[in-house]
Amino acid sequence: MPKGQLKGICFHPSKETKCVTCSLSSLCLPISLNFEDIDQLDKIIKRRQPLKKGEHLFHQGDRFDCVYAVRSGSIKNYAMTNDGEEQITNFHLPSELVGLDGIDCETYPVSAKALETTTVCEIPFARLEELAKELPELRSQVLRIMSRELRDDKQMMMLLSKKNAEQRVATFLTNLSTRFKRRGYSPFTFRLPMSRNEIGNYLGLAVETVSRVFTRFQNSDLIAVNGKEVHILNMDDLSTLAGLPDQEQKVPQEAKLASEG
Amino acid sequence: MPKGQLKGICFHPSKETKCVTCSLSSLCLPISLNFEDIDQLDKIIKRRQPLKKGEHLFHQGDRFDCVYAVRSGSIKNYAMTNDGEEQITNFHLPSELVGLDGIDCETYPVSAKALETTTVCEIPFARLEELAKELPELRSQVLRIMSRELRDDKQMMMLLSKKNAEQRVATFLTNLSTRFKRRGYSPFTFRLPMSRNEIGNYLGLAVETVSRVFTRFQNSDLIAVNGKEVHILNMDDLSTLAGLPDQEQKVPQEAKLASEG
DNA sequence: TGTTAAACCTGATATGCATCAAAAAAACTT
DNA sequence: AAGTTTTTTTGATGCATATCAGGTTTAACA
Repeated sequence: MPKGQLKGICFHPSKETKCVTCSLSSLCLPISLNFEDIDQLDKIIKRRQPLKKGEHLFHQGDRFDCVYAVRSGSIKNYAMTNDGEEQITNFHLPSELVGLDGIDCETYPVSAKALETTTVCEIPFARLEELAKELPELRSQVLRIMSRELRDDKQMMMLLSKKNAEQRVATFLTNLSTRFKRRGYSPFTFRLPMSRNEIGNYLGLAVETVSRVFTRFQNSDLIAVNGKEVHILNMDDLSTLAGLPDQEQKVPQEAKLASEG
Repeated sequence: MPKGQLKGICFHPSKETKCVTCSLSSLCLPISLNFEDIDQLDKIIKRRQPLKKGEHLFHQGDRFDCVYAVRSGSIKNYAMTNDGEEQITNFHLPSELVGLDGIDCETYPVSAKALETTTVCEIPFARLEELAKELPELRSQVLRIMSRELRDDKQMMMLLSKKNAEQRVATFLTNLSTRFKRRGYSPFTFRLPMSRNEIGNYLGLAVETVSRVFTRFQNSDLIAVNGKEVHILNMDDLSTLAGLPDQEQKVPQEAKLASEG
């Protein structure tokens, strides 16, 4: 058993977590790797001290050298527009990779900031590429993850160019719900890690509009909101509003693995 | 010389083009590959019959098996929204790769259609992955291309969520201009391969709005338009309107190669 | 624990762009 | 070349959402 290979670092509980024992491994980079391969991946990963709310993982313009997997908490990506305004480009939940859009850059094209207390796994990109030489499965997993992000981005573009305020917020909520569910949390009851302001910024809406839509959804018994606590009361109608067909398609790599295994 | 290896297919002139002799190779997949490696890549690539305007390269839902490099002409990617409306997610010019967002799917998530007579290089993805085992440079080039597309998508998201109609059209025009320039065409005079309708669809605007902005730009001597022919008369002001800093950053892989070579 | 700041909500007003309508121009068709 | 369709342009109107302004609640922090 791989855990037997650990030597004398058990007095640092936060440091001893390994990919093999991580509950997120089936969603994260190690998908479809065997035990030995995961172990190799493990060796290049550093577990960093938790980030406190508001702390940066990296700043736009910092030298690119690592990608990060969120272990707990959440991260927002944002850039500064020419007129000094913040523009949020992504929210990242546990198991998701941060920093992939900097791969062909000298520097990170966006900043990454913790929305709450957050722990991440740091993956030096040069070493990941090294390791990918040996591990074809790791290689395709990186491609798959990036491809998925490309598809998510196109979905976001559709949201921004075709959907109205209610559809945007509904899409946002059902999307979060799906992601929480896949991570083992309730899809019906969760806490928003971001402010209304950040939701609006991300969805291309004014804060006031987000707030109003929340109220309207609450009045029509789609959801119950208390601050950042959200209960989804009528998932069907919310999904319909969001435009389900675009929303959450089958997760291909998981489906594939299941049918092939 | 690689060309000597050809056997009896010289009576199909369009088939004999190879990556080594292709003028686009410095922008396309072969970047940073040496001659022998390019030759290997070449062997897995099929040159297809030209597509006529309106013909499909693939349809949303078709089995994913190839990515394509545009050789001449142009391609649009589009998906159908839940209410049956078309949503254009991308335009592709020569040297650009089409289909990367299907890598982790069984099927293509969007359709690809020729905007004009268009030739493409067909790259079976399974064979590309095979070859990538041997060629680290090819591997990182695929990653770089995908990473760049991720960044472009984030830019598009910013455009859609923060820019007004004039800024969107200005961004669109300067972006096209830059891409034409890099391909050896004039950055100031070019022919739009897409209709006003398609521009509007892509930019999240009504056709009428696109038309009006074109007229306004013409009245303020930023551009001169005649149907699909565009002349950029005042690139500085147009770029300023577009929000230059976001617009076109340095091209990292080219800069890197130059400084390392 | 009290004080201050930040986040959130609600209403009133303004506006940029969509929509509707229709003419003009361009692009196909035969 | 004449007729037909499609694309583009222009004008008039309406609406969804931004913006402005105020009050309220929640969180931060000393």
